[in-house]
Amino acid sequence: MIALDDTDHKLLRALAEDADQGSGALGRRFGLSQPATWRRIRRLEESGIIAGRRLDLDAEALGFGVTVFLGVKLATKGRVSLEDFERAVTAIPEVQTVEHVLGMYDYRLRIVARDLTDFERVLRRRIMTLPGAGSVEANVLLSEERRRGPLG
Amino acid sequence: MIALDDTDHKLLRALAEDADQGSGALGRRFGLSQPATWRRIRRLEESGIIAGRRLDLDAEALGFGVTVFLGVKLATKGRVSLEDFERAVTAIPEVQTVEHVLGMYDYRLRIVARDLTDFERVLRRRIMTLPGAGSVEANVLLSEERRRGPLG
DNA sequence: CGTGAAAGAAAGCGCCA
DNA sequence: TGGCGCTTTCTTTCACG
Repeated sequence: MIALDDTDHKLLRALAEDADQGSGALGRRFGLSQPATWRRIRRLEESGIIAGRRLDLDAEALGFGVTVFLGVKLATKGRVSLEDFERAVTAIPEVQTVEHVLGMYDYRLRIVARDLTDFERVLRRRIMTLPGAGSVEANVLLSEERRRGPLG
Repeated sequence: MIALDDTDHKLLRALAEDADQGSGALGRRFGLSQPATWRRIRRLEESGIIAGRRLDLDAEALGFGVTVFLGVKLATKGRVSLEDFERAVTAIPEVQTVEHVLGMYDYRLRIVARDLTDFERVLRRRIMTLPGAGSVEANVLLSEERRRGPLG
């Protein structure tokens, strides 16, 4: 693990909100020159702390008005069934994230659909037919706020 | 809503995996010139489909080895209590995302902590004391795979 | 949509306080 | 570490076919 000082945390927090900022403009806000800022960011990337940059897509603008979280409990657990389930669930295009968790459920899925009718189709034809899928519990997303982690 | 052709979807999928690619290198992969690619991306940004770019941070590399999902059921529901809860929960630094959902829970929280001991501290001193928080259910993250949505 | 070209910003170097 | 200056490369943004 690498040692981060206060300035690194400030840069991380600023970049977490908007990764489009250039190192020049970014550094100016904290009294750093462009090369110095760039060196710090590069160090954060090389150390793996910054794993990459991802698009922030607006699902609604793409026509996917419904986001549902599914908690899935497997009927039969074992290494083989875990791998089978993961392989099958990853192949469903509507599934955005697959989280293997410990607790009341075995997996938590984030799923997008055009509307609730479309979601029912996904649920009945894709999810319920998954190998090993037992009970399923759904939560429909109303609103979401993403925040920076405790990176300071 | 804007009309997207096949090429737009290809660009979105490629950018969703790695938003660091420049329009030059990106366009070459699909037989587009650099200005043409740049024009398309700009159109996607202006239409709001691309809402921005975010850092992909490695929580483990930052010393946060534990990620927990909490399903929270409010004891008293009402517009006032919802706003009180949201304001209070947003102020907790360990809380990364706050999702207002419909279903078995009222809110789903994504929380990071240094280890399970640290998580217990957050749970007891931060979460359980939230205004209106009723029952709470936790799932510890084992592994996670993020995928591109059904953007094609 | 493409090419070509020009302006600007960023990446990536060395050197010094 | 940080800052400065430099060169190379990429992106941005024209005009035009």
